[in-house]
Amino acid sequence: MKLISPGQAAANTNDMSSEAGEELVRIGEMAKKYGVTLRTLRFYEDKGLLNPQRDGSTRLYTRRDRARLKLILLGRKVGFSLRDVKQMMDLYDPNGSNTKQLRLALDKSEKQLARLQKQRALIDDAISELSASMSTVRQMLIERSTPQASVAS
Amino acid sequence: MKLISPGQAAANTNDMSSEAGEELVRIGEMAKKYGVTLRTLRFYEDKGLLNPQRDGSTRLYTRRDRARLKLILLGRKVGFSLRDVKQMMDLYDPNGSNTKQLRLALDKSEKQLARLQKQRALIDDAISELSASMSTVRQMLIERSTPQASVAS
DNA sequence: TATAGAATTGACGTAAACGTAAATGAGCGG
DNA sequence: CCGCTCATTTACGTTTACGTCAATTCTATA
Repeated sequence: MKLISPGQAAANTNDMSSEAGEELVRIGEMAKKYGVTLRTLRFYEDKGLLNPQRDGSTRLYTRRDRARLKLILLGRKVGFSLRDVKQMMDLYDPNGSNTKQLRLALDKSEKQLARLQKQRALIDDAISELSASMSTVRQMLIERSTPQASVAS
Repeated sequence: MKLISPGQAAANTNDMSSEAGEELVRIGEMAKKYGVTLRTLRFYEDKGLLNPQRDGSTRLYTRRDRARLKLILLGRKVGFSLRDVKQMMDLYDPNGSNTKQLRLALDKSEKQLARLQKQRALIDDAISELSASMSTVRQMLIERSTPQASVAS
């Protein structure tokens, strides 16, 4: 039942390329390659974002899976939820023009961009307020002669 | 033992300002005044951030509680956790110089400021990447809509 | 073949800040 | 005295992205 016959398996941890052009990778390598944990990969699978083949119960990731993982990580980096990423990836059709997928991605991207800009504005705001109150606190520490000071809003 | 005598309490829902100088406020007014929900106020109390008086089971908020709530909301705005806010407020001593409180606040503020700046950098990064991939997607959409031949326009 | 090291599934935990539901009570107008 | 509304308490649910065991099987190598 195994794709790799016991006698053929020569290398120890790195059993690279039983057949030419396949490049099947197990979960440990996959994790190291992309800087995620095993748990994360299983989690993504559980959420329907990845679909590695199985050799028995062992997950084997193809380059398709690697491409998907790259997309997932990019999506996460720019702040998409896994749900969004899945929704966009589920629209992928290797035999079509993928216009719908691209449109959806663009639409979500525009909204996400807006969110990010809003967030940045909030953070800038917070930085200002925090800096201001820090100045106040510093002042209060300097003027320890006058006890009571009120907090302005 | 009630601060507001039963005879004084006239209006049903809106019992505004019965006596001068006291300004005891119930949870509903408090919530409206500061734009939070009833649940939030009870939650803060549960976490030890607020300690309103009780008239029976009814919460009555003094201006001290209002000052504390203002601080909480400011803290949240600049990104402190409720735990941090509590820790800082718990150090408040009306009869002391509060040097320790101020030092702690300043310390936490510096760290929070660093976090905020790091966050802003991440967001800027995300915005760049997102913008880039949006350009790519737009290009792909253009190429799909123009059948093969034409290139520049 | 024994055994160490991978990998598997499943269940439970975490953080933050509440939301929501259920059951109960208390006061007031009519 | 009935119902209405507001309030309270308690407990469980939500969201997101995993972390952390635990028990167990699988695999590879000496």
